Amino acid sequence: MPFLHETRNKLKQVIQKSLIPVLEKREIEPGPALDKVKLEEPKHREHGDFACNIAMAMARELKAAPREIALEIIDNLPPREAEEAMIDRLEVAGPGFINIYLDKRWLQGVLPAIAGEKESYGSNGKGAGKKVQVEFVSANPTGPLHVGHSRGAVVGDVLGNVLEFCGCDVDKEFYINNAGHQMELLGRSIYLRLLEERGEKIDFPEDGYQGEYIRELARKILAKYGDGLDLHPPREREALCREFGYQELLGGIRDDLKGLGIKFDRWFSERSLYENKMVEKAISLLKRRKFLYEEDGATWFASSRFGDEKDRVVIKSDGSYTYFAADIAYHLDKLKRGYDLVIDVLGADHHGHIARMKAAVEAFGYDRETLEILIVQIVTLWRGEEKVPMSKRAGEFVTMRDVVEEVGVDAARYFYLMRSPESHMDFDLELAREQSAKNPVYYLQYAHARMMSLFKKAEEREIVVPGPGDADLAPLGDEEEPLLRVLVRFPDIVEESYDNLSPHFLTVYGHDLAQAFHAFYNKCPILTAEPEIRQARLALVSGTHRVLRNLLKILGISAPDQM
RNA sequence: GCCCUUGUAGCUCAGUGGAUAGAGCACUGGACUCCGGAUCCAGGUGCGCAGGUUCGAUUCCUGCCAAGGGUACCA
Repeated sequence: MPFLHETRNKLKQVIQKSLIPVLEKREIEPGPALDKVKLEEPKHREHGDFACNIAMAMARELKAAPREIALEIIDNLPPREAEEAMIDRLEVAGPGFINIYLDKRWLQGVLPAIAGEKESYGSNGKGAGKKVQVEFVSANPTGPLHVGHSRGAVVGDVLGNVLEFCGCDVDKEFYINNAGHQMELLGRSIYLRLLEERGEKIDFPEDGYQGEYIRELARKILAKYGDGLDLHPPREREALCREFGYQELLGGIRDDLKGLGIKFDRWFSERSLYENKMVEKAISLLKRRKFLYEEDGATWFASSRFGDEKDRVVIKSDGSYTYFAADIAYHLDKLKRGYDLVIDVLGADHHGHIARMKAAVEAFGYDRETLEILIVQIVTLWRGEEKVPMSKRAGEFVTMRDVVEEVGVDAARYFYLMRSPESHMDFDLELAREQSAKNPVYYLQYAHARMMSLFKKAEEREIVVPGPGDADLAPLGDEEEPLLRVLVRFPDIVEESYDNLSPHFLTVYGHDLAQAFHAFYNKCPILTAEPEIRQARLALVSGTHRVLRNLLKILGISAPDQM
């Protein structure tokens, strides 16, 4: 278990032990009170390395002033344990906090800890033995991915990385919506544009796909088949256009995602659900379990029995399945594959799916908590002061590829990861382009390049660069302290991301880490310092380097040697 | 109407019960004969409104106001 946990546990025990006599004196059962002992890290450095609020939490029950209780606790401190936990001193402060100050050797201990854990420093055992599936993007293959897909894509990808880093066995999966009405519409749209290209007058449907890419696909088909298309019966021509367009667009989607640094373990086809009768089977399973009924010629799933606000149609009155029916089958398949946790990353426009999908999970007899649906809020696109309209149907949209080309993969990923998933986010294209040199991601990467440059210079001067645990750290003083404190926090940040399924804690932390390093770098000469202090500082840089690399790897952002 | 999410500095956003609420951008002034100036240091007005729970609320609960999204036998 990481350094920080160990320290916290030790301190907790010390406080608990000191609390017992206070409770006994007043004849209070210690059990529940001891459980309330928690240690936090104060925001302000002057408030110690750790702080405990137990005196305030117990004030009412003990019928005493918090500060008095705190003083009593401090008086009871067992000397040997305190020594062992490296406690330097304790103070009662503010309304009744017990502030704990540790010996500086404790803080320096983070470097050997990093040396010991290496590329797994920051990880925790929480995911060990857990199988997790993360489904994200899952766009219709009816057009290129637009900028709105990017956010969910990056969040889903990094979420998977975080889970993996913490020991989970993760499958990243893309669900291809390649069946149904939207695909028919795609085929028809392409075919009509094709006719138009050949000079025919057409009546383009209002709900058809409008983008220029549809015409391009039509031209490609013409180039490939020419008049040979007419050898097919009219009905088949649309299908042919549909399949051609589908393959092309799906290929483009794969490429675009690759361009954003995203690789899926599995591409799951909606059609396969029909081909393998999985939709039929899933629906009949619901039927056997008596969760279906017929009304108005349609078949309904009684999802309201599991908390959904209304029941949902699974088979339309024309006999065809709804999209929801296929999605039910897909999720049943996921459940059967034995995942401990199934995560869907969806856009805010799909939030209505949460209740109905969880209802399905429960109807199949699984714990509804097995499915976690993460809603990523909408991105509003701007060009300076002007809002960019986003309509896939109208064909007016900025693609994911455009964004990556304009700002670069690293910046694009970092940008999407900076905000919490539930925040409504503004994305200003002009700003993203203009600021590419000052984009916050460069701040982190520059820190990395600087470290690499230091190591290189050291080599040139025949200075041995110690690993984080390979130097005498005693020379480190107040100037190095803030950086050490940031290194200590990393495992907590990872855990926070893991627990909340929110990658953004990591980018916020990354900024803090880079900031602490840059400040240290400006304040402390390293290679030009006296050998003893030089080696200690190099060990600190080694440790910082390790943490930064671990972080960037999770984020899927490159760590350049030079910029 | 109902449901979900969000209202924090001029702007974009962190802060999921603690002490003095933070960062970036923008603005102003400083810092290297030296390891990379894509850096560092300094400068500040703010938790939408009203109640409630709590020793203690920006954080949890309720109501109101505002913004975005959803509310199909579309996907």
